[in-house]
Amino acid sequence: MSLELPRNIGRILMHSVNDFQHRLDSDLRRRGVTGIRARHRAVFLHLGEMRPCRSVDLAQREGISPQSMMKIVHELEQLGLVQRRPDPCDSRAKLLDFTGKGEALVDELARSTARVWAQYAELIGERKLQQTMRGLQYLLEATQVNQES
Amino acid sequence: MSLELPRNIGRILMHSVNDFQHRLDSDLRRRGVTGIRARHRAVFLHLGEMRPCRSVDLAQREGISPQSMMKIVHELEQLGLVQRRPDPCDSRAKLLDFTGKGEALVDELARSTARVWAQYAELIGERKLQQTMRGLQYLLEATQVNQES
DNA sequence: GACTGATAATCAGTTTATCTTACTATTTAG
DNA sequence: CTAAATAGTAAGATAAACTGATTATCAGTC
Repeated sequence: MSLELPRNIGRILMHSVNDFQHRLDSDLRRRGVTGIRARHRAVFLHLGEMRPCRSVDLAQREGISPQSMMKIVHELEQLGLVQRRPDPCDSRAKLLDFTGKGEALVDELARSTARVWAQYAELIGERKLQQTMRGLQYLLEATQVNQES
Repeated sequence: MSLELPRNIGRILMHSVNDFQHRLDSDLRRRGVTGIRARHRAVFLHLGEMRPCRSVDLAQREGISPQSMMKIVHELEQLGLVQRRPDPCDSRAKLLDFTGKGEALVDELARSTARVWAQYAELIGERKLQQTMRGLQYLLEATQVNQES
């Protein structure tokens, strides 16, 4: 059992994220939230922590190219979820922030995520779920520290 | 700290799988293994457990459409890693299996995965890594049992 | 034994997500 | 003040998935 774990780490990780996204999608669809995709959600979470910020900053945090991020941001703007205004400190830049509608969606996403968490907790127990996710978070922090150097 | 965990589960999962794939890619590239992408690797792992089997079976296991799987299998065939032969029991079907070159790559992938595992073990310790991955595996098994019903 | 519905492979077209390259405006450093 | 770096943007390429339609075959029913 323990010997097989290293061999399957890739599949375990990939299927975990797939299952989570599928559950979150289902929950949001049931609540009538449409037109928003997995990539938008990730950007939303980050913008919530960094706002107001520039497109490039978000791209760097997400680990994708500025051009890809711009496309996502543009879509979010067209959906009326995100606003852009000129940065007073740098006339090249534009600062991103939520609109009122965007903030409402952030709350909606948080509630959906909490419900998926609850589904998982029911399957394996709150304690085990927390332990597992904390382990992943710890691993992730460790990799990021090493990458920055 | 514990209150933030449910809110970030999506990001934690997504960045974990990204980091893993990136490390595996780097390791394989260093070993001179090219032309093979993340999706091929997942198919390889499954085929190793199910061979010989049909394209549809793989698609179902991976949770993707038969058409998508067919495309991947076709690529693997052109790379000389996978063979197809008619199924004697069903003339609609074709059975998939590794070629000798394919089997060699399976071993190469296993060694690369083991090295990434070792990197992670160095970052957070073998014990914690095992505990975390076992937790994810347990969660995944629980979700699959519930989906089959 | 012919008819009907399901299944396997395949073809064609589309969407999504990412990248690279290139260009303009602006800021910053020497 | 010029040169390099940076922010946003545009255009086009590639990869990975999807939906829908087509053909061949199978399996069950009348």
